[in-house]
Amino acid sequence: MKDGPNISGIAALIGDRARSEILTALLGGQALTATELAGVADVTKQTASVHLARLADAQLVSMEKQGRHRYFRLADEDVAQLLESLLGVAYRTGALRLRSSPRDPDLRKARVCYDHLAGDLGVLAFDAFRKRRWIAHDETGLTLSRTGAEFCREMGIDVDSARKGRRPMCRVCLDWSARRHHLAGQVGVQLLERCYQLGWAKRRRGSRIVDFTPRGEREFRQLFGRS
Amino acid sequence: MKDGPNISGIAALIGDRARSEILTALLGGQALTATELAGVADVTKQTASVHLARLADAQLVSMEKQGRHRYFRLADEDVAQLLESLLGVAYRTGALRLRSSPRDPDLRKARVCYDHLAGDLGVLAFDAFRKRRWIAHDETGLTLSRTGAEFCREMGIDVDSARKGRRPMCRVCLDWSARRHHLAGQVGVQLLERCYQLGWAKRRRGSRIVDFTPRGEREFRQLFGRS
DNA sequence: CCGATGGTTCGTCGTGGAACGAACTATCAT
DNA sequence: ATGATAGTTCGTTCCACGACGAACCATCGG
Repeated sequence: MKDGPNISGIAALIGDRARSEILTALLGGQALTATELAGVADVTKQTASVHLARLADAQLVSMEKQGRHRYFRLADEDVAQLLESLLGVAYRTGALRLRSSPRDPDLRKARVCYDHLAGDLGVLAFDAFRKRRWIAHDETGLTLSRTGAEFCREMGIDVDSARKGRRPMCRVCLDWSARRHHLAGQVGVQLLERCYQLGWAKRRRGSRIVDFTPRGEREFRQLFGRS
Repeated sequence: MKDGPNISGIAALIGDRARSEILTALLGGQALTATELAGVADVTKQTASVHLARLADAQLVSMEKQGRHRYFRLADEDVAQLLESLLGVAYRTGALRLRSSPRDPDLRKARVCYDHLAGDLGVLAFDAFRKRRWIAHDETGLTLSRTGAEFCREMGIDVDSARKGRRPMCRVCLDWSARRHHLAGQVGVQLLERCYQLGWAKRRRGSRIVDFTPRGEREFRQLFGRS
């Protein structure tokens, strides 16, 4: 017993209402300032400042100074996955918010998961990638197959420059609402980016929800839907 | 903002030293009694009892009465994955125990992850499964390929009865020490089971460590090692 | 029936830590 | 320079919650 790393510290850090609001907000992927985060957590600036210092100290978030602003974001994708994992368990065990938001259905349909697409539509796309063998295994994990790369190019994704990054091309991410996997990694990021560029979808202000236009959703479903 | 389930409750539950010890102990996969868990958490029976009640209430653990004993285990694999996820982040951010155990290397080499094999050897096996195309995708997720099923039969795993269960055959699980995936799901469980049966390995008492015999490790590496 | 052991409930105590007001530093605009 | 805004530090208050002792119920072995 008493083997391995000590998880209670990290969990306790997340286990505070204000800090969990902050982290959940940062799951949206954008960097936010200390004051903005104080707003979402509904605490004063001083309090938020202390919380953020502790989160940064534990390397759950990273901070970037920009003039008199301090921008915070999640430290990396592992932290995002941990939070999604927590969301999943919380969702299943019924630990919903007291006044569960009417936006919940929209959230389950399509939302940002750190920097890629999650929700029903994200799962739909991932299933298509899998079924059509657009993702393959290599020695280091998942990657794009040749036909997958072809598809991405047709979508207008710059595959070659994406390959250059240190980040893996494909990665799976467990979807808390659908309890299925969706696509993360470079390809996941770029795919969402293209949806924005094509005018298919837009981030809803101050939320993780991704609103698809009727036309955008039709095209998306046609692209990835079961044939 | 304020979208989705509320994670702070669950996280706070895990974020207590005693409760995190309890949960980590249950990651070993075996059901343990309340008194045993009080022992590993180093608290009195009363205290453990309240903790366990709260964990059960939140559906993180499940309880089974057996005579005057109460056996506790993790509620399901999702909870186990959440804990592994936490272990991973805690490990990377250096939140190691104050007196880090000398058994750590053994733990990283081979350990039980809920009910399947993790650690370097677990990753080694998974890589082999992947490289030799013993796992394939189907519409619901990962599954055994035909050659994979063949291999399993040679290993002495009863593939057909394993398929009958509700549980998926193959599932990936992120390994916190190796930061790679290893094999979970029915096949993962059965594989570990066979290692025990073949006398290749044994659980170390009161720990998650799996001790391979020299011969067992040699055979295992020969089976899955890079050729 | 008995004692012994496993587990829970209750009441009390003590402490860690979250919150805020106030005062402070740093950067911007003019 | 001045004020305005972003963020931090300090001191104080306050309460939630974890811990234990004691007393209780439940089940075993005889």
